[in-house]
Amino acid sequence: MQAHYRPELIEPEVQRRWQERQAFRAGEDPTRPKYYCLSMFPYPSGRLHMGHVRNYTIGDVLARYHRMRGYNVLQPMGWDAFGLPAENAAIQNGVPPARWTYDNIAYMRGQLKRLGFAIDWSRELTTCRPEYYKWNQWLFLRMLERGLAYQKTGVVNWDPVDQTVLANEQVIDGRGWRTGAPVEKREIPMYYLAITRYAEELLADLDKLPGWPQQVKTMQANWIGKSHGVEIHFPLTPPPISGAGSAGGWGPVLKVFTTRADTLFGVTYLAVAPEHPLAQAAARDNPRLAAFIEDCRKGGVTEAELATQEKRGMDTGLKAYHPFTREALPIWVANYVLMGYGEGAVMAVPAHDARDFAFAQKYGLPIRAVIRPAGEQGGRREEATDLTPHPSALSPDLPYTDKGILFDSGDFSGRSSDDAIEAIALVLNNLGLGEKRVTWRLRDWGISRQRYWGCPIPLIHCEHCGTVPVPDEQLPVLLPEDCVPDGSGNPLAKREDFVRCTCPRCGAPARRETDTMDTFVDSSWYYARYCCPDNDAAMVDARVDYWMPVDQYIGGIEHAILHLLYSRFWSKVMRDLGLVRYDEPFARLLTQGMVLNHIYARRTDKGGIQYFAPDEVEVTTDDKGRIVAARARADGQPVDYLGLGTMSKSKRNGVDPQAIVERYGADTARLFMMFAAPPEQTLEWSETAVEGAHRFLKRLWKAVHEHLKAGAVAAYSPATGVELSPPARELRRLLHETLAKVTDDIERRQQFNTAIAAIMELMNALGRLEGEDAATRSVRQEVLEAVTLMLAPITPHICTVLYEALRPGADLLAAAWPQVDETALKRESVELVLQVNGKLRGHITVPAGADAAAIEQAALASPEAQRFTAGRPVKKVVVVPGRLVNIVL
RNA sequence: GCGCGGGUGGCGGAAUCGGUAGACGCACCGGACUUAAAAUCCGGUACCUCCGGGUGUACGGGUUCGAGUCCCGUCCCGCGCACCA
Repeated sequence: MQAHYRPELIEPEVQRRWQERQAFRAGEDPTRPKYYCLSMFPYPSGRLHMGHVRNYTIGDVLARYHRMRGYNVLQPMGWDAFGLPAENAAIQNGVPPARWTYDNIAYMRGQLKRLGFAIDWSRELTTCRPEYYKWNQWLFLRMLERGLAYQKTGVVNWDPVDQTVLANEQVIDGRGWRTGAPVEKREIPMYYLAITRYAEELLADLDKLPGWPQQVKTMQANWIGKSHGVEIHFPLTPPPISGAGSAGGWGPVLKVFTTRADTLFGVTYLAVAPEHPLAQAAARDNPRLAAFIEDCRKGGVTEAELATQEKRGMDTGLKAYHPFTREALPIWVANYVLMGYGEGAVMAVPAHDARDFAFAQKYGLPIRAVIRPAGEQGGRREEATDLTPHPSALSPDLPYTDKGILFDSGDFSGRSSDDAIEAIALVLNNLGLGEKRVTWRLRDWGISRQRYWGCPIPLIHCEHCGTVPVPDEQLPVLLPEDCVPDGSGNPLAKREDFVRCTCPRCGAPARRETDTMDTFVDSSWYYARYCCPDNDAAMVDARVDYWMPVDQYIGGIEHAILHLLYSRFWSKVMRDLGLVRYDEPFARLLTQGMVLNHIYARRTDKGGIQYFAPDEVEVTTDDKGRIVAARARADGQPVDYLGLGTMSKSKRNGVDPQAIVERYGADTARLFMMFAAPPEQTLEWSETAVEGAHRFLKRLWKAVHEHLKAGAVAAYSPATGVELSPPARELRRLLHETLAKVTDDIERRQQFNTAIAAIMELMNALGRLEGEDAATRSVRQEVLEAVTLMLAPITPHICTVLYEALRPGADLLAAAWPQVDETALKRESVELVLQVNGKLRGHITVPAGADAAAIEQAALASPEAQRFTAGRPVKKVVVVPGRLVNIVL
């Protein structure tokens, strides 16, 4: 073996051998347990970024580990190849999106191979290829047949200058990114998938996912947003004096949904969304109102933008009548009411809702408190008849948004909020003015995009027959690959050769739908297609039953809601069509944190902001190493340090993995990624820490080399009965403790940083072991073999070479994960922490099997206990076996 | 604004079920080797201290024999918010 670690020599050689053997090609083998390890496929943006390296290294460690544990492992890779960046690149440099995308894929595939991931490349798939997207279209048609896909209007960002729909990302401070024109909302026809029909199951089945982070399940549950409430009808005409109590005969009503029907007597106005039919009607003969509603169209459509904009409203002049008190209530138009949720109208209770409160204050609307905290004045039962408003329910404590006890609420006063909600719903129901209802926050999935670089929606518009689905035998509807978008309109609509077609139903000339599908469609089922990428006759086949569900899915936390929810939905649709058998596609999920780096920028003369890459600036640090100043290398002028942020092109703080691999090798890049932080946390880039990882590999190499210089030796085996020196026995114990910890860290905890730290500690201990006798050398061999095997999933190249050096003729790819020798773990005595009143005062050593009484005895007898108790009486002694003793005075 | 996370030495992080705070690594300091430097190896490194000890896990409170960990409140940072992927 070479004396020096030369990754640039060994890594390509090891990779060449893997390729030659097709070592990672996976076949269906029913005799072995399968392990489908999937990392989220990349968007082919041009180059790999550090987030990819992190993602795929985590996946590779788990894949290689499970291979060593005897699993039949599948780790595939592909390309999420449709999307906006390809069109942006086309606008910028005139290259067709297809060409740009395929070139990027070729380059990035090379980068992935250079990192040494154990990927089955024979299953590679690319979503912009017709053989893939054909099945998007096919499944869309199945959904259409079942009413799961349908058309309705939706609101989009409209750039009035470019006459183009803008993605949310393309709206910056309410203006179009290219034109700078104020963006408007516009309603256009779109296709939707009825994900809300699966809302109940998508929510309930979260409980079937014990392998998912609780955080992600909570986010999804909140996103689906099941809420139990009451739909209340406010009559729009004055109710008849007599006949109250009889259902019906109320005339037109304004429907609202509320989860807080208990606050009904606190309603002082009603508010409807600007798009609400009532608002539209009222605006017809009210120019000021029409202007206000028109004004609400300004700005983008994102929820964040709507929620943070100033709350504004205007009285429509219309009235609705309180179902119980018959009081006339003004109806306002308010920009904070969303048309898409509930009924697009709310009953406003300023005293008990923060948004209504702010709105009422702004416009001088009345505020009427009707709920007081239950706990106050004891909250005893007799309080229930006390109808006087509690002082705390008045001004300074408003709005009071928690539940409590009702007052000033007619027959319902004195009831608790929950009781009152039930009772009010019942009475409303009897009056025919409302009922209990379940509402969801989840909306149907709008998949139409007015863009070129996506999967065509397989529909044809015919003058005579209307919208007609493309027949299955005509699929796929091919996307022309030679378009060059220019930033205005939808390029597909300008392609007569694409648009012109004949109606499949009547044969008359017709026009193709030019909208393409949301790219989330592509990524909603690619995991299933990896199982059978070569099947041109069916979307999926029996091989899916073998591999699915994915045993381990790994990807960025930023996908916690949308991508994962859409994939779950798509799976359930495929299941209900009889295509697959699983309910949930991903059994275990690991959401990795983002990769951060320092951000430097400078204000430009024009008021813009200019970013500097970290290697373009020179930093000054204070004596504690903190960055206090920075200047650009180019001009020597100061730049601002903006702290840490996720690596991104726009902030120019990305680090190219290519440079790191070239400089230190793939193993160093992989080791750093796994060591720098636990996978779920953000990771801060640090070049010096990369060097530290590299140093460790050099030390490991040297340790094996030094050990082997004295000749080959078999690893220690307890079966030989050879007596070991106490230090050698200690090291063996540490080895097997480390093995147990590393196994647990990788498999259960998925905390690779602590696994690596434990291995480093073991190597440090190995360095301290002296002695060249055969027994000691055999322990050293055992440790080095085990370390090589434990690191093999993380740094496979160096470990391949070291393992073969340690065991000539052996094959690391066929090696099993090492076993813990339980006999090596035995201890005769244990050290316990001694506390007095919870403070650390010393340590005591007791026999390994000592019981609590014996430990207490030993603790009280120790000199530290004598000293710190100083004869004071001992109140109690807490003994935690194996850990500590606490003497309480 | 709403939902979900996070905040521990100079820095990244460790402490897995409420039980020794700071493992491991980086940086820094000192030493060895060297003509010298790099590389490498060894040692030290939370803060204060009257050297007994005391303080310390964003901030303010609470529960407990014992809190980085649990509870309440506040501040800051990150992710998501449905057309970025």
